[in-house]
Amino acid sequence: MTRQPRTRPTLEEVASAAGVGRGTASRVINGSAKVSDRARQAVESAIAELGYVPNRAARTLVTQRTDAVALVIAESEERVFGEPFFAGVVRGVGIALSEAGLQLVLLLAHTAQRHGRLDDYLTRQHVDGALLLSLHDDDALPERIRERGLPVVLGGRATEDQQGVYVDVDNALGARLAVDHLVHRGRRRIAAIAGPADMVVGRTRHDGYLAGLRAAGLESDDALVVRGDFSQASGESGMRVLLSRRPDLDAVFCANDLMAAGALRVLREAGREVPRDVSVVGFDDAPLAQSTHPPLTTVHQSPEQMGREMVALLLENMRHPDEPPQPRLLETRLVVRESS
Amino acid sequence: MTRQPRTRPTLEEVASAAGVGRGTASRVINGSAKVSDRARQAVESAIAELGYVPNRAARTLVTQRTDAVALVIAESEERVFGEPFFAGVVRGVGIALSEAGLQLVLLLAHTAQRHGRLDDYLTRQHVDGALLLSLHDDDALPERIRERGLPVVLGGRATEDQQGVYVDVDNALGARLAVDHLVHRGRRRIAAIAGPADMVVGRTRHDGYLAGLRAAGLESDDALVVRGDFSQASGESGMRVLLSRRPDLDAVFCANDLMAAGALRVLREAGREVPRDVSVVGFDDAPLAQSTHPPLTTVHQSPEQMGREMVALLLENMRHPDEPPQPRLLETRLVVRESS
DNA sequence: CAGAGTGATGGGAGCGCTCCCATACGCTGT
DNA sequence: ACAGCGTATGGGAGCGCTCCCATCACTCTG
Repeated sequence: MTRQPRTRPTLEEVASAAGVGRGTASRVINGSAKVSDRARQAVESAIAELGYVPNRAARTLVTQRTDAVALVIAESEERVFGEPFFAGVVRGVGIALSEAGLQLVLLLAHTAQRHGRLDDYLTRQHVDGALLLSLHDDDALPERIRERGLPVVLGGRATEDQQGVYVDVDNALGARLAVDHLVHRGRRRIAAIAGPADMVVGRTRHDGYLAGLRAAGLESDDALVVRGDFSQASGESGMRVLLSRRPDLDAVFCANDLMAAGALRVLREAGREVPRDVSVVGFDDAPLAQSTHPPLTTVHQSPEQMGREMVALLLENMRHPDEPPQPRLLETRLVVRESS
Repeated sequence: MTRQPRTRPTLEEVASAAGVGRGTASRVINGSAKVSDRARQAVESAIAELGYVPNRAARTLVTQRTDAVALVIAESEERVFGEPFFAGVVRGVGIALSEAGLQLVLLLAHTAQRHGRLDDYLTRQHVDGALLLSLHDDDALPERIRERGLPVVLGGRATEDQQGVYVDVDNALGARLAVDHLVHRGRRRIAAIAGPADMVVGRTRHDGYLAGLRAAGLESDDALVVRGDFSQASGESGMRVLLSRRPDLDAVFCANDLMAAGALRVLREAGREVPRDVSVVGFDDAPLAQSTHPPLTTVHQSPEQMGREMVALLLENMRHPDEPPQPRLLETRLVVRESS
């Protein structure tokens, strides 16, 4: 191990050490073009010997590429770091990018002020593309970024009629699976603790629930539906409301696992046995679904896969900027545990 | 708003639009040196008009600075995203860096493979400095990075006799505060659910506990001490062990809030009333400390402040590479709620 | 009024790389 | 043996910026 010299070797030095020209050395490093075996080997051993590492700034300056991609999560640190979903996506994105030799830059931007900086950052030719996660209905960010000519892929649609490139979970179908399962279990009075009406996930999962009822020939009943905000507390209070309105309910579909956990707790307190008296199904297959009492039947989605797919679409879009790739809807599947 | 031209304006263009030379324009942008008011204003309005943004790659190429700093968290995505502590640090770091005009690059590196990439990344002149968080005892990463001449600041010491620049919470003193408080409340048989013995936080908090007992003239008793792994489950099982060994205990100091939450739960199940029969104190002042039953008395630390301090030390170290700044120990304070 | 200083200014040099063109080299075919 | 072609090769140009030096226009002093 030679001590690193204070100044890193340059391409020029590598080339002369290998007895070739700068051009040839560059060709070897970039793998491309025709280079004789002799030259290639000479350059490669010179690189190894000198411990040469290309200067990224110099390369970026001429190629106009940065080999970095931003993952923007439009939430506060608290939410991002509290939600296992994000962990999965980040991991998926991280893995896929590193396979492609790209660098991940993670940006959290919730406040408006940060949003400004963000715009700036994304424009300043720091990244070759952007992945956006958890946008809110009214967010014009993707539009602005796209205008500046930067490829963008969204994770989760911001609106139903989303244009642009996105990856989303097939929430409607997932919810449908859950309801079908409950019907199959012989349940007839299937309640729902839905998500917020101003979020697409909330709406599409609810649509799936309604579709499931319809398919089974069951009537939907407003008394059987409450809305929560995806928090455990809202699941608890929602469940209490449902029990008071319709004590005869025999199943509950919850738009996420956290609310389902709350529902389970209230049901237990109310003396209803799960699943004997009431079946409960959640959505997400979050880690906590395995540690509820009883373990929760839930619709599985894979945030990690979402991350990977987002990267795949982004890469495609970066390669062919003119023909943006088709959006992807990810499959879900039902994981049956003991709550149904 | 003029439509962005396909190619961004260069300094040269700004200069000629302002009727000055390239050098003067550069001086204005970098705020430095003597520039006449007339020139400054001309350049500034040209910048505004053309929507000029400096090309970072070009600047980096010549200055050898990147204006970016890496925050390396040596944990899996799951742990990072499950621990509110990290959220706080990330926020603190983010705020402090953005105030300094530096870019934050967040790197998660737990696997060895990723570690290799990381080395590579940090060496490749991508960042001007590195902040390392949550290192494990045997990690040689800081050493390797420092060797390559990159300023490094650690968050939390990896070993007691840590050399180098670090910011840490004064865990020993914090634990001491907790025990003093319990003593003050008249408690005499003060148990401890300690953290893992192979982590510095675990050890130093335990040292503080022992020091507190000593100061109060109480004997330490191994039967009053169990070790957990900072998880809620380990707090529960630890509490059960303690109750079986020493049913007469009248207080428990837990090395973090999560274990304290577990202890509270077990105590309730065992019919002990908190704080009448047993006082409980945690450590961290995590959000959950406010929602336990009863709300948890705990030692407050500020991850956000830790993040800020880390940045401050790094900046100092970057400015004066020869005289590394003194490590910082952050204060803690006791937050008294209803569990004691 | 000349000489010395002071401060703003313009622009050359060069950071390390990729791109590309001109060149040299090695073949083949006649 | 030589034209003709294809292919590996060397190196100039230039990416956009900062650094620095020479220059110029003034002002101040003796």
